[in-house]
Amino acid sequence: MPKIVNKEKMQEHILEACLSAFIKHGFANTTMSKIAQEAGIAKGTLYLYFDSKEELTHAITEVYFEKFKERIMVMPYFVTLNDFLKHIEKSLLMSDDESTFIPIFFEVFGSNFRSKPFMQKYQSVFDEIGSYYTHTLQLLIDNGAINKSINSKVLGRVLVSMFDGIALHKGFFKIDNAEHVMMVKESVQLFRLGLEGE
Amino acid sequence: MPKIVNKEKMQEHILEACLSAFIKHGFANTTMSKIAQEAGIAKGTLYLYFDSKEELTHAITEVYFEKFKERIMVMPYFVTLNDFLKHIEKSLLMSDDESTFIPIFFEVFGSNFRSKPFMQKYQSVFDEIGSYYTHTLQLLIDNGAINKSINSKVLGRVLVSMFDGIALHKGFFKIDNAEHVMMVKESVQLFRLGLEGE
Amino acid sequence: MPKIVNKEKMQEHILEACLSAFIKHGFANTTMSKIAQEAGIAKGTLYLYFDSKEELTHAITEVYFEKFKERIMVMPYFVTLNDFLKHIEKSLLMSDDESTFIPIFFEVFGSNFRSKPFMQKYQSVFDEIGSYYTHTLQLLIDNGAINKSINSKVLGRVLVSMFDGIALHKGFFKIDNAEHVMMVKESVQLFRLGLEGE
Amino acid sequence: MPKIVNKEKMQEHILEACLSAFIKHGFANTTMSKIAQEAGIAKGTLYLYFDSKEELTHAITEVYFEKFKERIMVMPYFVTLNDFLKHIEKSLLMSDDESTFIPIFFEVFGSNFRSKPFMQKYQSVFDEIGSYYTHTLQLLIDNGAINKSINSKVLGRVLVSMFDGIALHKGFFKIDNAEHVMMVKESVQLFRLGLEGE
DNA sequence: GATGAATGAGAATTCATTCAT
DNA sequence: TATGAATGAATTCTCATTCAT
Repeated sequence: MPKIVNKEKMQEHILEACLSAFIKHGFANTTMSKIAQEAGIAKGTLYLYFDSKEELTHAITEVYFEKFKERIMVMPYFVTLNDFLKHIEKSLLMSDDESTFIPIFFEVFGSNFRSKPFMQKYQSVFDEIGSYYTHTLQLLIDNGAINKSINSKVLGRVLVSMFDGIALHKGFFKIDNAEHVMMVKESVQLFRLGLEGE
Repeated sequence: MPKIVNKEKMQEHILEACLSAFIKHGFANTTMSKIAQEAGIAKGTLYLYFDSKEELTHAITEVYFEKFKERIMVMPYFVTLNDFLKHIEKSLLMSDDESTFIPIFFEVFGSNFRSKPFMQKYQSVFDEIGSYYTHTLQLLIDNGAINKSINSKVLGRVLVSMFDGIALHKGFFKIDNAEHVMMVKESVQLFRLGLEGE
Repeated sequence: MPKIVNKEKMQEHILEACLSAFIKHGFANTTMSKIAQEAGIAKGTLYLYFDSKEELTHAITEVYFEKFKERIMVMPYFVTLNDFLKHIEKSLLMSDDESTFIPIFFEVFGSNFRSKPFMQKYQSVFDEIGSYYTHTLQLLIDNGAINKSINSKVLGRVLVSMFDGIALHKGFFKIDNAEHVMMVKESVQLFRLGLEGE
Repeated sequence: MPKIVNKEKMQEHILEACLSAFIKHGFANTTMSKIAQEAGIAKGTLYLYFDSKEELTHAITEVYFEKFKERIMVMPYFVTLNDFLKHIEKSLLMSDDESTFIPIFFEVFGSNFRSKPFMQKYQSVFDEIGSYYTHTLQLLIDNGAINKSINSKVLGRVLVSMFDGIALHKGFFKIDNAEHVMMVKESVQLFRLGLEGE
């Protein structure tokens, strides 16, 4: 029962507990009671820091995506194909642990997919990442590292989707690490050839 | 003589209604009452055709994936890269209507991801499709259409994941058709170069 | 699916099926469907022969008690203590099979005990048996076989209650036959001494 | 600081309300809603104190039998026949009020008679009481107060059954107090003679 | 008469949220 | 500020009864 007076600290603490609870029980099976228990506080206290379960859910998703963006959108932009591909490889090589979150977030996503503001918000996250890839691709085109016929704007968004698909299948189907590593390497090789191509 | 009812027809009718209800309200917000209402029958009647909400959900997922498999795993195997890529393009070019289902199925998936039998079943669907791609890739390698250094076994499974990612983003983020078409074309072009590569 | 045209025959057939169903599943777990199934007829057909589940229940209880009365109230009245006690012994020595019914009937009784007509009816059954015992006791008093100080009217009703208690415990607690036989013999011996007494 | 609640007090309060509801509506017709209403609390509150209807039912039965045992198995053991018979008489002379419970408990019993643990538990209650009577009878035999030919072990269990039968009929058939008193006195007289006998 | 599909009221149970302490 | 007991709307599922065929 931590006596964290600082409101933000307490919110963070709750969000961590909430995530743990989601991972333990799944989103649909996680009640406010379980979250409170996990956080070592009373149910009522939860409501002092988050107005509703929905708000809590949104907050947790936000944290997740913030970290996600930080991880992907590293700066400065990569200027060689090799560095870019290495970055992609690293991004995709999530541990079993990290991939545990994935089904959770899809459960949360599924439950909220009719909420316009929610979806728009996360659409924008992926759009931003898409733009990041687009920018990098364009740099690589400009410096002659990759195929000039590439439509960087479109392909940037495509890459996000594809990578998400790979991460998704790892998380959902608990693809073991050995296979996942091979899949990532094969993807990267495909991209290398596809980008260099011609 | 009792009312003559075609049990299969009724089950299909209910499954359609169920799908409509899921689309209207989302999976988590769809109650058995709403499904019954959508089907124009009484709540109790639902239970004459499906033993539980779970069974109904599994049935609907099964139908979905059956159609999905039929659509993807067309026979005989493609023997030119062009034909294969055309098939992929066609598979990915789902209408707005078709893509509506996607978030639903991810919500269902998310809710069931702790259920081993459920996940194993659908893992196997994707594995089958992966094998289908693998077989096709191997044929293309064997007849010299594509790069010999490709690991067809691994890449087959990779392709499923990537395509799923693209479909997923279309469905979740309601990417409009014009953009989606461009994304698909760009993906196919990337694959073409990547596969032919070197 | 017996084609019994005779209404009474059909009712009997249904009552037997109903009893079997009660024994198989217990009263509270026996639905009209199960009864119909057990009888090899359709649910709707049941309602052609009995207006409601309640009526069916009452009918079955009635049959049970009719047999019960027949078994207890044998004529002519016993005129020696020995014969009377032998009769009591025989009445109490129910088989395991017969005693299976007992918890069922108590479940039915419990469920109907607020229904005045129901209870009055079965009160009268026990009262009749009480009177039968009373009459026998009075005969035995009159011919000097038993203690003159006995109040035959009261004791007759007491005996019914006591015997019912013994039967009840056998049925509910599945007292095995060996012990039950000893219990019955001991009861009879107690009665013999109590009745002869002084 | 949360509302201060004495959990045991509340459980007792609920059990009382539950009993009242059972008496008002019968066991099968008593819903959790009705119990809550009777207790003056919300349906959900019930579940804070008892996990399920089954648990509540078991608890209420347990309380009943605990009181029952306390009432019957008084210590020290009686050492004269007179005292023992007086105790039996007192045990049997239940008020109309007390006997109201009886049909309820038989309804509960009937509904649970397929549940092995339930029946075993309550069988053991009656067995304990049987042993108590057995012990008393043996003391009386040993000090020459009653007939040496009595099998105290068997008769002890018989007495429980018989007394239960008398109580049962009083409760089920609402035998009025005047008659019940006469029945009890006549039973006691029968036992006196039967036990002293010869 | 016979059928059994359809009905819908009603049951037990859960859980986000409130609020007295 | 913190608590957790209380709430009651909402959910899934059952089953006696009805009625079109």
